[in-house]
Amino acid sequence: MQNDRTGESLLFLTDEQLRQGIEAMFFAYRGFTADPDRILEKYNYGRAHHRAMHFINRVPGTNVNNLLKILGVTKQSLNRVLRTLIQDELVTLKIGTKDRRERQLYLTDKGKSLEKQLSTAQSHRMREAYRRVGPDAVTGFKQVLEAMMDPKLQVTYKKLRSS
Amino acid sequence: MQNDRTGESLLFLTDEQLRQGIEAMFFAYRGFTADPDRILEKYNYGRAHHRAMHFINRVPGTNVNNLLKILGVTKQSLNRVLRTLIQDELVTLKIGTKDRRERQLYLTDKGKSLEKQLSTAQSHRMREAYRRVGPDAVTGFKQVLEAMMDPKLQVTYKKLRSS
DNA sequence: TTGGAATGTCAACAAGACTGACGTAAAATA
DNA sequence: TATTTTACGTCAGTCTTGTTGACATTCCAA
Repeated sequence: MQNDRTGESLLFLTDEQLRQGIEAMFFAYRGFTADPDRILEKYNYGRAHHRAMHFINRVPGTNVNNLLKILGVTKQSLNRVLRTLIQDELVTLKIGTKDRRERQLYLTDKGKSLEKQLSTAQSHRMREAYRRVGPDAVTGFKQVLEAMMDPKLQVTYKKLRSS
Repeated sequence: MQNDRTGESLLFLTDEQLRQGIEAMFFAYRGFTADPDRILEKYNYGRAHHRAMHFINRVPGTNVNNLLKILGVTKQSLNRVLRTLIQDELVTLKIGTKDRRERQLYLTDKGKSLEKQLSTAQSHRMREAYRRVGPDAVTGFKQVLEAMMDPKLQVTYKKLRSS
């Protein structure tokens, strides 16, 4: 309601600005997932499979517990996805060397190939967006996203960056 | 692989930069929905209810078809959500005056109250993120998100901005 | 007056999340 | 060494939210 123009620092924090940000996130996330979704459909996989493959590719040899923390789902939910990925030979397990209870997860060549296909499609849209808006906007984009994460996930995100 | 440093404009478009953006979107979206989700749970509603209420509040009197275009779901899916919202007296229908087949959707006072609660929670996190990173980053954030949308949704998004 | 558009509704189904319970193997610890 | 804890898998059941397909109603417009 009130448009408080007492200071520059408050000027952009109107309800309208916040609402726009909310709607931008909603519409952009649809675009963000649209391209991989189309590919996944052809193979009868879903977003859950994509996410698992993405992070197994990102952290090869990760154990199940670590992947669960990253994905934020239950082990039953992840297990269903992993089972099909292992059956279809996109993912392989290796018994942990130090701790033999652990399963280390890896993408097979077949898995790497599909993951590449998916990430290429997803990156393509992001690359185009980045190119159109320029480097400074991209910096801002990442800063806001990082600030919006739950603290624990922010730590996870940063760990992935530096690995 | 190749780190092409021939021009400033290409410097930031590495695979690593793109991957970071993808992961940032993934983790940030979790934060984005976390707070409203907690509130919705108490009322036994889901994200679908939130989205419907958000846009009915945003475009009071919208008809179902328009809402379907914004939300990008089937009428059957939306109908299920609308039915419960109407039963629970959070949303009311009004027969269209010009075209009596159309149902115009409005939030009741009760609906407005819950919507306010949800948007306050969601805005709070966004406000904090905005505050931490500053206005320039916010501008970049919105620019990238807008550039990532499907063209049709970009139009929808812009229409909402100017309404 | 008839075709098509807008809407609602029923049924069936699937993905993907959840909880709870239970089992097994291995590691850690008392 | 015996017990407890951890890591993982699995079975069963439930919920939300999405899907298709079929069909009825209402009613605008040609």
